[in-house]
Amino acid sequence: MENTKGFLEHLVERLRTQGYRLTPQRMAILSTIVYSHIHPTAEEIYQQVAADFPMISLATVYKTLNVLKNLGIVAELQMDGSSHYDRDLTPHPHLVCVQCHSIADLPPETMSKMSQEALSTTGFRALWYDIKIYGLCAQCQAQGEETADPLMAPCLFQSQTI
Amino acid sequence: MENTKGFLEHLVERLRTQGYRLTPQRMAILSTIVYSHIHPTAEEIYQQVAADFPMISLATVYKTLNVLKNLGIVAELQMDGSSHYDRDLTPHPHLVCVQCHSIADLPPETMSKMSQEALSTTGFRALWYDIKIYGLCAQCQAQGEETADPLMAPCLFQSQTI
DNA sequence: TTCTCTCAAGAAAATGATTTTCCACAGGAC
DNA sequence: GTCCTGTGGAAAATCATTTTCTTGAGAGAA
Repeated sequence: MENTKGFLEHLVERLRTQGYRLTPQRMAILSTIVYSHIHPTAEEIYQQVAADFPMISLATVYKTLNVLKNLGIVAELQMDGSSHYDRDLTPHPHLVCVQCHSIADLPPETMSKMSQEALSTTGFRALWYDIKIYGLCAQCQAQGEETADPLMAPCLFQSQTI
Repeated sequence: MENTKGFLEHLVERLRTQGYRLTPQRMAILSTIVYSHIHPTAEEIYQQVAADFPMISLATVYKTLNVLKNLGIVAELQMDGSSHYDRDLTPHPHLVCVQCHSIADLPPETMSKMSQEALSTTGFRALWYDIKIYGLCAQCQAQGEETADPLMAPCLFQSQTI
């Protein structure tokens, strides 16, 4: 990541200029997201922040995440039933490993060609997108595929390699 | 749609050969999905089926949808918090209108070029995908955009045209 | 036909992620 | 210091979905 420190300070400044108070809890939540590379869930953020603030409530995490989301400071990424949070607001595709559940990013340019070509005939005006590509990451392929997550079995059932 | 009648019979046959009983409720749920063009939710399917079976329970709808999903007869499509059901199992992108909430399909070919190019360098082995493009459908653009759904505002806030 | 045996439907309770409510408190404005 | 609004935390509420439990219906065996 680029200069994460400066980036964090910039986000903090945005919070303040929008009239929000800068509490220790909010700082902790924001920096957890900014320094994380795993697109954490609310629960994961809560666990991490609770290491420093044992009294923090999950409700506070959710409230703060909604503030950050509505200010356009973090992006929400919905994955089968629960939300993950992404510090990167630029729309970009995600690669989701069905075995280790890792979520990787793909560069945003990947999408632009397709969207222009594909949408030109539909009359649809695209504003943003949500792309998830499910499969096996390089590591999990290397380890062999015999142990695919049974939770993902229903999804795999209906899939063919694309 | 092609010959929907024959298609429905084919699905019914698959249910039977897998050892599932063919109850009136299941027939009604399956045909609701097959004849629908709106990618209905469980609740919408329930409402529709309840017109013929006033005693049906929402739990029955959910149980049946899980059976159909696990047999690979219908596909589940997750949209901000709730599931929609699609009779078309071939992975294909969806166009979601942020104003009228309609969900349209894009042909599957749209994706293939991109996936090959984009993934070739990552080592990721794609199995299937989930693509949603959010924006305004042709009708809503024609009606003017002043009345964008306030519920979608948080999303719009962080978007730029892609 | 009658007796099982299993599957399915329906009602109600349970679940899990998220949101709301309510109250006490803390920081800034006056 | 006093007021005022924003905030954190606990607990209750919500919403979609799943599970549990009980009853009944259908298929097959005797």
